[in-house]
Amino acid sequence: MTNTTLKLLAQQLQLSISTVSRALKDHPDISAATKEKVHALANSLDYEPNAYAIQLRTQSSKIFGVIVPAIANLFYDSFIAAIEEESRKNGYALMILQSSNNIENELNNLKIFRQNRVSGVFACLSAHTQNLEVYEKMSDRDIPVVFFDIVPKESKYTKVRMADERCAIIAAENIIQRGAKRVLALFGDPALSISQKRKQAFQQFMEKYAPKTHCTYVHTNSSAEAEAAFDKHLSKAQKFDTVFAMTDEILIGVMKSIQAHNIKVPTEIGVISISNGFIPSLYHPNISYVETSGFELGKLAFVQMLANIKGGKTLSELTVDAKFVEGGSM
Amino acid sequence: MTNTTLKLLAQQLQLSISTVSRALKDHPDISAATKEKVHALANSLDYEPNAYAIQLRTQSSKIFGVIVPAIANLFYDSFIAAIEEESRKNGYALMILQSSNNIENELNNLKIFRQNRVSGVFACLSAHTQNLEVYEKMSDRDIPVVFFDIVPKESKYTKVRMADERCAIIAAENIIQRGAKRVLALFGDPALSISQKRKQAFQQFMEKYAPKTHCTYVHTNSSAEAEAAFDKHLSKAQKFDTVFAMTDEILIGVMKSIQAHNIKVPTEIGVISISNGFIPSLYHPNISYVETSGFELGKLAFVQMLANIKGGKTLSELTVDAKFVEGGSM
DNA sequence: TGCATTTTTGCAAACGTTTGCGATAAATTT
DNA sequence: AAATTTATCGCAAACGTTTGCAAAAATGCA
Repeated sequence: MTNTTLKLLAQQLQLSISTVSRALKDHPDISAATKEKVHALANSLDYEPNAYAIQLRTQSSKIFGVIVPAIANLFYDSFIAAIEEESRKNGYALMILQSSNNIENELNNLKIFRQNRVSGVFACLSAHTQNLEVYEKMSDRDIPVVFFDIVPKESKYTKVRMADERCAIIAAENIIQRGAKRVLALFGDPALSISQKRKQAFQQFMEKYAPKTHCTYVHTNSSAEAEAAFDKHLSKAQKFDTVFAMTDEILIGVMKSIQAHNIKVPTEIGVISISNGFIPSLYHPNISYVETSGFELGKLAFVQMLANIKGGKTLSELTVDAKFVEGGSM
Repeated sequence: MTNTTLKLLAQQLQLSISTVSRALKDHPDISAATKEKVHALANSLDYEPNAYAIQLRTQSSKIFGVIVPAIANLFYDSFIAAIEEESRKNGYALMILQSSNNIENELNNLKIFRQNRVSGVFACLSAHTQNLEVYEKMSDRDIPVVFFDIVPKESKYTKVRMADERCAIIAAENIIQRGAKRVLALFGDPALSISQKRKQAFQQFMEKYAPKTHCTYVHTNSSAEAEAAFDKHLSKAQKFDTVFAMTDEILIGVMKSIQAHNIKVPTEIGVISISNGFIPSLYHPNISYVETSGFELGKLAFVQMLANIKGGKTLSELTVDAKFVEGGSM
């Protein structure tokens, strides 16, 4: 079955294509009577404008590109959910591609975005991306890029991210308030700036406001590593009374060990993490955490994107604030 | 900066647009020398074909649409990850929209897909969609639809789903093998066919092969409900020795109660669920589960889609088989 | 050298829109 | 009644490709 086009409508109505086109979008030049007729036929024939023809003509696509390391991820999927929601409200659709933390994929994805002339892209750098040339290329094409979560350092880019330092500090505050004497603080891949920032902020804060508290810092790259690290420290003579997990992944490892050894939370050990809240809610008692909402970040990113499109360039780094969510683990 | 087009290349090379076009795609009509020159200039000028012009001309878009109830979901995100991966390999990109289980959204999303002339759509029905007219409209437009997970009943549609009955039966088998005497079986929303199928298959199997085993069947609509239901049954005189959770959501509720009451798994109670494996791996011991992989389902769906596009119509219902994954909870 | 082939290239239409501008008809003014 | 304005509408070009067909150039062969 052939799609109905403006031409078809025009023929059937004995009108010109331009008149039909204008009638359909309520152009003042067209009489009410004609509009009526056009709309009627368009409806009955199920006319639907060809987005490609429109984009070709207008040079604007109403599609945003999104690059994430992985869709199957508790943080990114809520981020995506947020911008999807906002996009739909604003008449945009989303094209989502995952980099799998692979630079080659990242390049390919950007290429697809360029070829589809997306109106903008939301990008989360893959873990070890150093060369930002490709993103420059987007700018050359006047395609705005809003970086999120894992963002470049240069200030010339538009970026939104979690308030990483704040998160770590809020966690530290609560740890101090608990009166912790010995804490085990677990962080992620030391190569990632997010790990560095959180660790540094945490450590500085602790040293300044609770110099007597004994802190041990460990970097781990996976749940399993975190579990092993926690296990190892468990067997030592000096027990920890508090554990801090920088990410969900780490928390998961820690909790497995805690369950395995049937350690009581919060009496035998206090637990606090940084999370969007889903994982902490799986345990009993719920784990107390500092909230970093992918959803909120998505909303913010979208605002930035729109500003970028409407008002030309808005270079800035926005962060979404964090708040402490009380579980029962402290 | 203006995008480089075929026309631009043609002008600079003193060639016709058609020659440039053909040269770029290695058409045998073009001499090697010309191809060389064209490619060289195209590279240096960073030529990238305009996908919209191509689609307009060729009437094929290289984009698939995907509708899921929610992206932020452990099952769907792995499904999406799978088709994204396959799509990229095959030169397709994905346009992902979420219905939020809202029929109006579902309609709007399909409209966007039609307007963008997607090459096909992967659709998961929103929970209470009854009217499939919209999907008929896609077929009228020769846009193949592959339904997944929550699929229509009619046999005329192409669909892939989990082997729901098999899943339930495998779970039942293992419960019997464990020598369970009293089991609490928790299922989801009774209005969903997936709940019905699993419950029915489970019940039939139990009654046939373990008539003496006492089974209690409960339907719950959320984690919290599942937790409450489990709590309630805990307080009764007759204790259960095995609990079966139909979904991750339910398992989460059950496990919270189990942790809260410090019940030992598997000695005091056996736990088994249907899942893609992520949630079961969060606990110690790992929960034994029947695997329903969104990833596998995605792969299968993609194969179906490709067959549909290439070879015309392939009406059929394919299911991805389930297998038991041993944790330590039985 | 002349003719038939083969190789290489260009012309032009088409895909479905949008939009500036001009044309026509109707309404208003003088 | 003529002149001017206003309300409607159509023409045609443009967006960047692809592709059937014709044209031109190069080659082969007798």
